[in-house]
Amino acid sequence: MKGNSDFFKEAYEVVRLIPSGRVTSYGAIAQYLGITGGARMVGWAMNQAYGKDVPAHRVVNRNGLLTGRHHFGHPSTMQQLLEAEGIEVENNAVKNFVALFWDPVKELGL
DNA sequence: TGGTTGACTAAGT
DNA sequence: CACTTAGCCAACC
Repeated sequence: MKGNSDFFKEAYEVVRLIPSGRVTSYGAIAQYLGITGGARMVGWAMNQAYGKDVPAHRVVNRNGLLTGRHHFGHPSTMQQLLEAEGIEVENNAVKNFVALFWDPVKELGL
């Protein structure tokens, strides 16, 4: 069996499930998928998610920083998308990140 | 086939 | 506080 990279597909599904006005981290998604420490793979998945129905702008790093903003066509696109959903962003970081954090493991249940 | 890279994270220097 | 090392694993050249 080739074992298709279901990881990518599941990552997209999880990101789609992120409620508007909420954010999550690469590590949280990785952990939900069962690859704790493989947060980089989530980032790679998001790279492929660009242009799809995946709100990758709701995924930030563990520090709440918009590390992937340069992959949205323009460095400010990600911030604008977040602000459009009611998320306050300053200095390339999500304000009140802890409160807005949406953990799939906790919300969806593991 | 194998080394490098990467939208990460944590810990060490 | 800035940089390095180390772990993680798939994609790329």
